Formats: sequence, C-alpha cells, structure tokens
Amino acid sequence: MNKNRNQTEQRILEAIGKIVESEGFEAVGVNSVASVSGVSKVLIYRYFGSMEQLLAKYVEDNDYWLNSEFQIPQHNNVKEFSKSVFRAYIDMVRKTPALQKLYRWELTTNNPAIEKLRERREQIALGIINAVSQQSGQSLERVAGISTLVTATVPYLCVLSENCKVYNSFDISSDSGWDKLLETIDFMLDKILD
Amino acid sequence: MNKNRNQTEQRILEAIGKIVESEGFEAVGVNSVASVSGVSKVLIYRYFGSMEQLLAKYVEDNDYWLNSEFQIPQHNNVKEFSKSVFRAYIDMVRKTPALQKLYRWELTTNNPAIEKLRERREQIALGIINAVSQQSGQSLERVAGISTLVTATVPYLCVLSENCKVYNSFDISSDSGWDKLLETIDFMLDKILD
DNA sequence: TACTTTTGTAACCGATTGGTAACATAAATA
DNA sequence: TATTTATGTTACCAATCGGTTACAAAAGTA
Repeated sequence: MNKNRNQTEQRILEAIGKIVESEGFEAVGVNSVASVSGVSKVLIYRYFGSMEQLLAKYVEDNDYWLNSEFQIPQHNNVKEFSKSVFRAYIDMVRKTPALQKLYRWELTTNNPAIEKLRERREQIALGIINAVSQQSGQSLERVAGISTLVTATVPYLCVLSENCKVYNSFDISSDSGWDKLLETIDFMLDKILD
Repeated sequence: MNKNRNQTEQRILEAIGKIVESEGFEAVGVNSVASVSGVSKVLIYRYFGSMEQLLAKYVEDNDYWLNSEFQIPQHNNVKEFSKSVFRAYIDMVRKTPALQKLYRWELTTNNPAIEKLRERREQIALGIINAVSQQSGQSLERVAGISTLVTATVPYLCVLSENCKVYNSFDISSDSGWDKLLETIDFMLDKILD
C-alpha cells in the first residue's frame, strides 16, 4: 500500500488498456477497472471524476491515428504514394487490437472524446486526399470516394474478422487474404490514377 | 387475458422487432422484451427456451438478405448489372434500420444463428461474383475484391452514420452524400470493367 | 508534537440483470 | 362433471451494475 497518486492513476489507465485490448471498451466499467487494476473504485471517481472522463483521458493518451503508429509515407509518384498510404493504414489497424476495439466502440457509442477524435481523423484524411487530388488531377470527390471505400472497409473487416474468418472468399484472418485485397486496391489505383 | 399461445409468441417476436429497430440487438433482454410485449418473461423461457433461441428465431424470420428486400437486378450489360446491384444493396441497407442493427450486432457478438446467416450471405455474394467474373472476363479475385470494398463500406458507413454525419467530407446521413459515393463506384466500375 | 490533508479500504446502497418457484385460471379431456 | 393440461401472473432469487458513505492510515504541516 504505497500512497502514490500518480502510480495509482497509471495503474488505472493501464488496466483500461488491458481490458480494451482483450474485451473491448464495452467491458470497461467501474468494477472491472477496479478489479483488474487492483485499485478501489472510489479512487476512480476521486481522481477522474467519472468513467466517461477516465475513458476520455485514455482515448486522448492512446490516439493511435495521430501520436504514433501511423506514419504518412513519402513518395514522388502519386500512385505509389496512395498505395503505400493504404498499405500502412491496413498494417496499423490489423496489428493494433485496441484500435480495432476503438472502431467497434464508435459504432455503438458516442461521446465528446470520440467526436474529437473523429474530427482530427477527418482533418488528417482530408489533408492526404487534397494532396493526392492535386498531384493526380482527379477531383476531390473522386479521391475522397476511393479513400472512403478503402478506409471504411479496413476497420469493418478487421473488426468482423474476430467473429468471421472468411468474407467474399478472402481469408480476412490471415495475411494472404489481405494481400489479395491489397492487390485489388493497387489494381484499382492503377486504373484510376493514370 | 386471452389464452392463446400463438398470439403471445407473436407479441414477443414483434416486441423484439421494435426494440431492435429503435435500440438494436444490444438492448434485447428478457426484461425489456417482457415489458415491451406486455408478456410475462416466464413465457419467454417456456415458449422459446432461452433468449438465444428466441433471437435465433427472430433472425431466421427476418432474413432481410434472402427472403425479401434484396432483389437481384437483371441486365444484359455486365457493367450496368454491377452498378445496379451495388445501388440496390445500398438502398436496402440504408432504408432498413433493423438490418443496420444486425450488422452492428454481428461485430460484437457471435452465435450459430449469425454464422448461419453469414454463410448464406456468402453464398449469395459468391454467386453474383461468379456471374460478373465470367461475363466481364475479370478474375474471380478481382471481382471479389471490388465487391468487398463496396459491400463492407456500406454497412460500416450506415452504422456509423447514426453517430457521425460526415466521413471524408461526404454527408453520409443524406442521399446526396451517398449519391456522390455511388458516382465514384460507377466510375470505378467503368474503369475496371472495360 | 498536534493537527490537517491526502490516499486508501471496506462496507454498503438502490437499480437492474437473467432466471425460477409458486400459484391461479382457463381450456381441453376423461 | 371431475380432472388433467396448457396458459398466464406474482413474487421472489442471487449476481452485478454504477455510485456513495464511513472510516483507517499515511504524509505533510503548524
């Protein structure tokens, strides 16, 4: 029983990470966080105010899209640039269970933290779309449309793959299935970004 | 108090429909079904065994993909056929809230009823993919890839649109946003299905 | 040293969850 | 008519949920 607030707060946040990774945000509650962290739930309210504020803090701290995981590739060729952006995006989502859980959570829940996150993602996406549009000569709406088809499919299939192994004959639980999908994406970009 | 088992069972199933449409499968529980249907929850167990079996029955009865809503369009031109299949699919999902809730539910839950449903959807999709592949000369994997990009994007954006109005600058809560997306899909098909 | 503040725990609260036992009554059957 | 059988209601159960009250003990402060 060390009396150390910072350490206790850290334990609480780490417990959320564990729960999110294994069971998702849906399983994050005062009781589960208390038991996993080994910290009394009274302290959760004392230090974070409410579960909502605590989750907001967690989401802010682990802002996968922005802080860390996703590195925008550099390329002179627009086509190759686009391909590698999509490839990097797929890799990031596939290898980050907590991020998949976040995408799933967004579909059933809404709160200020999620909205803020979405706004920032929207801005990043629009930045890339703008650049590709200018360099490719394609209209903004066209590039946005293509981008939408890919960036919506990826989280959907990643989340789905937890319960469903095969989609349109692709094995979405293995690299091979995603490689095949990437082939089609590359092919599409070849056809469209002449 | 009419003593009529069939009518009672019907009331229970209708109550599920109401709850699913408004709040989704996540809100379907013994207590909510009992209160919405006005039927004692004892009868739910007596007549259906368990909530899982009851939900399986509901899902079977309301198999949107197969029984009713989705009519496979007829066309001589493969390109036009593909376009109208996607268009019909989007219309169906967008105008059927219960179906959106089903797609959402699938992402957090798994059970035999859902798996059976997915298998049948997979078969239907593969049938269409096969036909398009043969008539277009494109490989099965290519057609399946294109199909995946569209049929994964649609439920994802439809579910998301309940909490999020704008995605990549498209207003996914209105017809106009979806029309723009459809333009890109048509454009893509024009480019790929030469 | 004496007192206040911070950090922590244990026990409890009402509401809601899924699930059941006990009982009443209507309907079919002997 | 007498008696099963099917249908329905009421009341209850343990478990869990989010949230709070009351109290103990460590740490800082006068």
